[in-house]
Amino acid sequence: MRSGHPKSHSGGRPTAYGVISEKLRREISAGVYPRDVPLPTEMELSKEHQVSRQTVRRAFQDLVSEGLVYRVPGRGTFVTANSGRYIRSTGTIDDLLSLARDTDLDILEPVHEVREPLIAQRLGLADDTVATAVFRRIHDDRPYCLTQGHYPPEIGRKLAEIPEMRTPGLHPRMTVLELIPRVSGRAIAGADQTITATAADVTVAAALDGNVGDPVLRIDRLYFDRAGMLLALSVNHFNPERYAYRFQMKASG
Amino acid sequence: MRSGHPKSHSGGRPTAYGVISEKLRREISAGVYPRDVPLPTEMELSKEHQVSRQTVRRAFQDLVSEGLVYRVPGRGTFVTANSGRYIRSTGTIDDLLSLARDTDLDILEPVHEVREPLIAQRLGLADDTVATAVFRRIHDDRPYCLTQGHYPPEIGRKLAEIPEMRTPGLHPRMTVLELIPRVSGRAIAGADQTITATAADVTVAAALDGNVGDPVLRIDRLYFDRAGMLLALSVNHFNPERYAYRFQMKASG
DNA sequence: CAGTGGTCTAGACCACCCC
DNA sequence: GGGTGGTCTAGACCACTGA
Repeated sequence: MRSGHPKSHSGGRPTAYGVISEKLRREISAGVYPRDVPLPTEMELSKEHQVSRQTVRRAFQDLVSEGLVYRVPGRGTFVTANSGRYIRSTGTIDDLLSLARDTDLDILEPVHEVREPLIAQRLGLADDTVATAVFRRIHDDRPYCLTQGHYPPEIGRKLAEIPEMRTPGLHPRMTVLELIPRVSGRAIAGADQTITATAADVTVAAALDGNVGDPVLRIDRLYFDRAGMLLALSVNHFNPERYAYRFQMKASG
Repeated sequence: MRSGHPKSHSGGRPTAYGVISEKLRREISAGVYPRDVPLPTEMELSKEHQVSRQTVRRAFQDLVSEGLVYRVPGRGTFVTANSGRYIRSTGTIDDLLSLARDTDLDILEPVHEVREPLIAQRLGLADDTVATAVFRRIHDDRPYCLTQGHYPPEIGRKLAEIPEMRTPGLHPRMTVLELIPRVSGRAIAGADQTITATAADVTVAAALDGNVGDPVLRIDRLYFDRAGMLLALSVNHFNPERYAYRFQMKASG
């Protein structure tokens, strides 16, 4: 579930503030701090962990940005209601991945190069050629999403070197999204999303066990790395009877 | 466009880090830092503004979390591609509001109380009674969104005291969302969203100039304050030919 | 090697809240 | 008035980058 929270990116020594925020996360989800019961103060944690107050503040920063707690000057730090009990999908790519890991990948068309000027343009490519793959995601033996994945040819060629990506058919617990960093050497930093509704065409209806004309949820995602380089464009069609997109929106950036 | 960025919540003295981050935002959007040209280092800004390095770091924190820049240890700080030229909708409630301010509100049903056990439950109310209003959003004289707004009775009664909310018909540049904090005394901290696609029923089709059975985008938003108290539930139906929901997703929380 | 950002310390002053 | 979180300082050490 949790990926690499104690800010110690797999291998590095854990940071002091990561240790503190992780301890507080555990206590929060264990229900140690009911409503109106403040968390320990900065001073208390500072003494308890033998660190400076600034380090404790750094730990609280993370908890606030995750929406787990809120802080009131003069009063204290409090757990956000429901944060202990319910799932908090904040709409990050990590969330997408952890959901996808419970599903299976059904490759309909392995990676191949095609000439698609419009797609190439959206990927910021000079040439018309893009690498494309078509696949479905399966949950409980039922397909709920049809995806066309488009990639820069450079990335596409490396994807094609992966045996599973050349093999049509079912690949349990596999996600293309986590292959991108592996083959490109670039970590995904975010994605621009465009969400709309359309009517299912023949292809979509067939792939998702629906009928032509049924409403489907369409989500386009344009992935980029931290420098803004475009890594992939995925066009997803969801069967709304089997999937709803849920996430949490914050008040401001 | 920008709301209250220089962390000086309307009236308070501007903070040092807010001044610095705001200056950098202006320079970034003016294109002062092309790709591969690093922003000033922490040391440079620290000397230039006569502040400590930690204060400069605090300024950079905001820019990073907004996705405007990324930082590489040992190399420097760089502008994210496209961040100067394109709109960055990060999917916050502030973004929702600034978009809605360019549209008009058409009230179909003023606030009134109804018994809706399911809605009341979603709002976490003990009683069955909720306050409800129905309205459309209009852009370029064309309705693109039909909304059922549901509120706790306490908030609904105060909403009903506002003259515009009692008057059916067109109210230019008005948003219900910004009334909520005014009448409830509670700032909206976030919302849980559920997005799906449905077929238009008679009501939705009539309100959005569509036909029965047309695909529509449905977005449910459950708003809460920082303490997790539920403030409103809005059920929105969008005409997909006139609206697509766009926002940016980050890699992790 | 000098320079970068990442972490951390041990102080300080302030506005605000609650008693 | 004592305690809270918000801001800020002036140092320090580290891992990592690039020339």
